[in-house]
Amino acid sequence: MEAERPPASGPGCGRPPLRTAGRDPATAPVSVPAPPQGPAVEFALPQEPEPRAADLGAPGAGAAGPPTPSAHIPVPAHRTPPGKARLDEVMAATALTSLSTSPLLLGAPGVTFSTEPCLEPWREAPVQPPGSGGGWDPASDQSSPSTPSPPLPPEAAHFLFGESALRKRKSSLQGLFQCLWKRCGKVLSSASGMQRHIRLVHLGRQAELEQSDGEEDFYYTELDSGMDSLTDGLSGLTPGSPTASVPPAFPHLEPLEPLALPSLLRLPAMPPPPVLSTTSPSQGCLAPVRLEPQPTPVRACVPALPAKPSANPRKPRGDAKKCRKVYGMDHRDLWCTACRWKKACQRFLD
DNA sequence: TGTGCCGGGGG
DNA sequence: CCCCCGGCACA
Repeated sequence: MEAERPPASGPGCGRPPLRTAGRDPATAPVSVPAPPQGPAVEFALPQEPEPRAADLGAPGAGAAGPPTPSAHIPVPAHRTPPGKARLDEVMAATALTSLSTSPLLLGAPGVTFSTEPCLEPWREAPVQPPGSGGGWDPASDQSSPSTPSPPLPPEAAHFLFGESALRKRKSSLQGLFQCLWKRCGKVLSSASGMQRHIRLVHLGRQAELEQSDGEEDFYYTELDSGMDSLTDGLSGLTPGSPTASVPPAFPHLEPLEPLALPSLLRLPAMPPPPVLSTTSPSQGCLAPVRLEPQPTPVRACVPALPAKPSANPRKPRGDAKKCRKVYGMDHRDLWCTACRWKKACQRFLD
């Protein structure tokens, strides 16, 4: 700790990193230390929707964000770009396979954080000698050496998608399956039948009858076992509908889609605090695990956000550690801007 | 008493 | 806009 703030050949300006005048925005977060460190702090959290634009603009532009290569399928209406979903699932499947094979295979960087405190790898960083300039951890996460990890981190959320999708497929031995496509709602008794239905009718495929990439999974749900998750969410919104027949949910599918996005975006926001390791190492782990967002579009219909009508306008107060707690008063320059301005923290949102 | 952050003010 | 802070509701 005391190694922090190396000789810093730079200007021997005020030693306390506290509010570094804040005049030059370029170096504001950098404070005095090494140059690579500064940006690392902010960059370490790519998921964090720094510009609120991402927060609000996402729903609209989000879909158009990634230029889907083979985009031509009628799916675009949904928030999961076909191409991406496919890719992610493949990756997820791969990861899962390796996981199920050896749950202790923490070595895998990409998957690491989905198990255990996961912070281990992060905190390693401080080991870096002062020579490298960085005294503090923030820089570490970016340069984490032993991580040949593929571009996964942010995609973490999609992992779960793949997982639940797989799960579903597995358990899809009994019960009914309902198509979640906008105005379809078709119910079949076999998963394979449903997949075929979706593939043919909605996805417009046919040639690849055998190799189902699993994308169909996103568009149908199992009524029997999947019901719990369905009603679970629906109950929150539709207290009136007793049978809670799924169909009524479809019409809303479209209008609500955008709402679903934000809630999804928030997921990746949880694991971001890699730096957090410094303080509470035994927390981060639950984030990735308990997310388990249902891949089914229906889930999206139950953002539970609009459900809250009144109550006090004031937020119940997040229990997540905010910048202040994490970095401490004397690292104010490491706080997210919002925190510095005494606004709602946008780095560790809850 | 410490913390998160709304509402408002100055530049 | 950006930056800051008084003050309140929580914990």
